[in-house]
Amino acid sequence: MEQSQPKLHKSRQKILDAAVRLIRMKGYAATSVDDLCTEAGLTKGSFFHHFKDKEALGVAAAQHWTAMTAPLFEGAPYHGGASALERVFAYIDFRKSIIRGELADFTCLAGTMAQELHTSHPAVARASGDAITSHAATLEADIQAAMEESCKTFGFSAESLAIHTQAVLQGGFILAKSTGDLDHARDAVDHLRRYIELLFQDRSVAPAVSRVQHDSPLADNKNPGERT
Amino acid sequence: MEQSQPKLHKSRQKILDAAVRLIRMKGYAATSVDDLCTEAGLTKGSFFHHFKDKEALGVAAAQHWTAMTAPLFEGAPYHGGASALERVFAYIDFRKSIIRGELADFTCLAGTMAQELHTSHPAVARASGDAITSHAATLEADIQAAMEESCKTFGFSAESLAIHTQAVLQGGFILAKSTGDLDHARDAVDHLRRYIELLFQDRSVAPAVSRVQHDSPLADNKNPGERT
DNA sequence: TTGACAAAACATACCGTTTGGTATGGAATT
DNA sequence: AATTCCATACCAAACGGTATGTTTTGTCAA
Repeated sequence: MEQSQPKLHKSRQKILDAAVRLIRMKGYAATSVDDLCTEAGLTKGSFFHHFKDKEALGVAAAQHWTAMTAPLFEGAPYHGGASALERVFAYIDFRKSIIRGELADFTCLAGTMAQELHTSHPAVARASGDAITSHAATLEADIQAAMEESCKTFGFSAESLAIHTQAVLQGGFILAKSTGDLDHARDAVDHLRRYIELLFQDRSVAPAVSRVQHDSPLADNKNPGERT
Repeated sequence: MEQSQPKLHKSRQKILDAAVRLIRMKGYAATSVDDLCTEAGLTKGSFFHHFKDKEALGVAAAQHWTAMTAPLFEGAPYHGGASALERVFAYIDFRKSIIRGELADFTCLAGTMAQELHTSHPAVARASGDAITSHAATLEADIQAAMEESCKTFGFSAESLAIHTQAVLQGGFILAKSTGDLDHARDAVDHLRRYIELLFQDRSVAPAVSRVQHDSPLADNKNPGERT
């Protein structure tokens, strides 16, 4: 019942993939079990064989979400930064670079489900929260290291800033969804980047002169070739 | 076009109030028309007398949301700031101060509906986007004034920063909903405040090179380089 | 042969919507 | 002023569709 991952049968996997796609696009309630089965090329009999009910699918989808995004970010080409701070910026630039195309292709399943289901299906919301938190945790080490490297004192923890990056992304997604303008999400990421630049800027030494240039991968914004 | 606002019948108002309360709490799909009628003390007949269908209620609820939040913020005690920047900070502090109690009491109806309905009910999402945008616009004047008072150059517009405040708030709400921890929303506001503090006290954002003499507006798109 | 899985039809409940009807109040008519 | 008329506001009940979840039967592989 709880140990869902030991065997990842193909059908179950297909249902989960369908769930990620459709729920990201239409939301949880608007995605019917029939929709999922059609998308997965299966029938309801098999759906309810693999999942006790729709809520269980929601929980499993949140877990599947972390399972499928973790490799995406681990394999992303932003871990090559020399300093920890550069890796943090590379993460942010990467997050910005993938904001394009369809909303469902870059928005966050966990944020979507948490918002919609936090009252009606707390279990799904909790699983979604875990997904967000665990993803933020992958950033925390670099942020922590960057804070130590900078020899400054900060009024917040590395965890807090890591989580904040996710908050800004989630907020950007909502703006993009509500206006249809992807630039709103990109702007949010830009502000986030600027915030972190300012946080780590050494005010005693010459400000902004040398470092703005060397660590600005944004220069490639003209042709976003950062992601395959 | 819309004869909705001239007469605000008591029943219609009660349905809208019920909608704001219930949708903020449970989401749009999880709030049935029956729920709304029970909450408002009416029957479905009367509901569909006032609203063509449930989607029309969603649109009206978004508009009602702006109508009921505008006075809240206009009447809030944060407009007394001497400088424009102080008024911006007062707004942020106010936003943080109301994060308490039940989630449904401080989260944003517009963000909730936009996220859930951007695909299935675009009209509702658009109305929600308008609500967010128009609220952000009430900040824009103060931000604009603060930017001018500061005699600095910024790599973004006042509008962009105003909208960003809403993005951070929306993101904070999602984190609070997904974890159940209101402090996550408060932390997001803290980071936002710190960002604005840094923006207005550090002289680092502008490239500081030689774009001082010819202040052609075209030049300002050079340094941030965002906005693909 | 057994047991995991798939397909299809089925059962039930609920949801949005419609229909038909009632009460009220003001305008129009007398 | 009294009566008729009608639009508005509201209510009660039922309808049609659809969603979730079940059951039944079939299949394939170990």
